[in-house]
Amino acid sequence: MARTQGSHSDITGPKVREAALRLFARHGYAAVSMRQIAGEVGVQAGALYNYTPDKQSLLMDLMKGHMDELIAAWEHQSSARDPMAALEQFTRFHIRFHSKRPEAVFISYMELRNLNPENFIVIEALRRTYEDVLADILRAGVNKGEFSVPEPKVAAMAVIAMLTGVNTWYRDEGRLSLAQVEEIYWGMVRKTVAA
Amino acid sequence: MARTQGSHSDITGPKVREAALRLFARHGYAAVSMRQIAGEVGVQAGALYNYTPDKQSLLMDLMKGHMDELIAAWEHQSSARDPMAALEQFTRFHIRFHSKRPEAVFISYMELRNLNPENFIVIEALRRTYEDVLADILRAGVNKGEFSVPEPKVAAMAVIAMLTGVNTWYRDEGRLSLAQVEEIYWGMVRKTVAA
DNA sequence: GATTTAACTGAACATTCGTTCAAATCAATC
DNA sequence: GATTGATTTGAACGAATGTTCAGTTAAATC
Repeated sequence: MARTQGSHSDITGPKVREAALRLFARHGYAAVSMRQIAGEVGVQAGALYNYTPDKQSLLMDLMKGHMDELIAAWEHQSSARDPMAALEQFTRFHIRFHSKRPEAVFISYMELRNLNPENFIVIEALRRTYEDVLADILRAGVNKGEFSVPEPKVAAMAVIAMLTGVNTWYRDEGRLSLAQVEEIYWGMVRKTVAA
Repeated sequence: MARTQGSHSDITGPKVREAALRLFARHGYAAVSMRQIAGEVGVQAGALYNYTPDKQSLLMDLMKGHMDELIAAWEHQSSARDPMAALEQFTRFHIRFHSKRPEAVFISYMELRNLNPENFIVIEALRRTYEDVLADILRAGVNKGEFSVPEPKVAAMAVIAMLTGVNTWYRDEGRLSLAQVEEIYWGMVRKTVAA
């Protein structure tokens, strides 16, 4: 049994996913060929099939990996506190997490329609789980009289859309720092749901 | 010169654009073949080239058509009034206009990366024009002391993202009517920029 | 009813696609 | 240094891609 540690697959495997992430984000899943991915990795197309059973699984792994990371990261840093503090934490977390992985975010929003039906169901469920995190925060705030939102789930969708929108224009080299962006958005979110 | 009026092209031309709109929205530009479009129209693939010079132009026509319509529709119904009334008008207009053409909206947001460079520039300019409509309303409101937003352009992006997000979940058959959705979002937008 | 020409067919074009697989390669173990 | 097995190559597969075009069809004009 040769090469069980530090083998090439430890290098090539991640490189395949990174190349797929970059190319899918830039050109779209359907527009990227396995040969393009292989080219970025520095390997022939056939070698990719040591790391993924097919192209669809490659997409699914990227999307599921992103959603799992998102939910795990939130659960890890989320500390139970009052609704206002939880909302601020969620707002800042969402902006920071999403701005750090624009490619994965892009793919996860754009390539849903290229998932086969069973994969689609899985990703949709994860997305709903994340949306419900915010909806629950809003409901708690309404119960406490701190927030005023007629439809918590709708408000959650609105806030998430607003926050995710940062990715469409924010650039690290831009005029505003991420910390400034966080402040601006937290100000808007707070007012949006204010009682 | 036979068949200059009421010819088949008056029927087939629109059918081609409708089929392309539906299929591009459902499966994505890159995933849709000219033969699929032709199949929906009830014609062979070659016949499509009587109505578009190539696939790229078909996409560009749909996107430019949508953006032109959007801007023209706003300019047509926009009546110069105070910032608060203008913001309410913009909010309701955006939700109504976008909810009526979900496929064109979807394509215009998702297929930007499939435009060739010169087409991309055109669409981006139109999008900026529309964003600036809202940014100008916000600036006017700030000057009048009615709104409080530290960064009008950022706030405009946030509000547009929030409003466009309606399309991701709103369904005509759903629990909430479009009029109710309008009310909920106007309430949130008003608070978001409130002084 | 002959003529005209817009509209469309159907086949072909050179490429490219995702995927498979026998053979070659190469690094770690014995 | 021979052996082993993970890793990769390179060619091949059938199917599908966007686009072209000579030829056919059919509707409006004369």
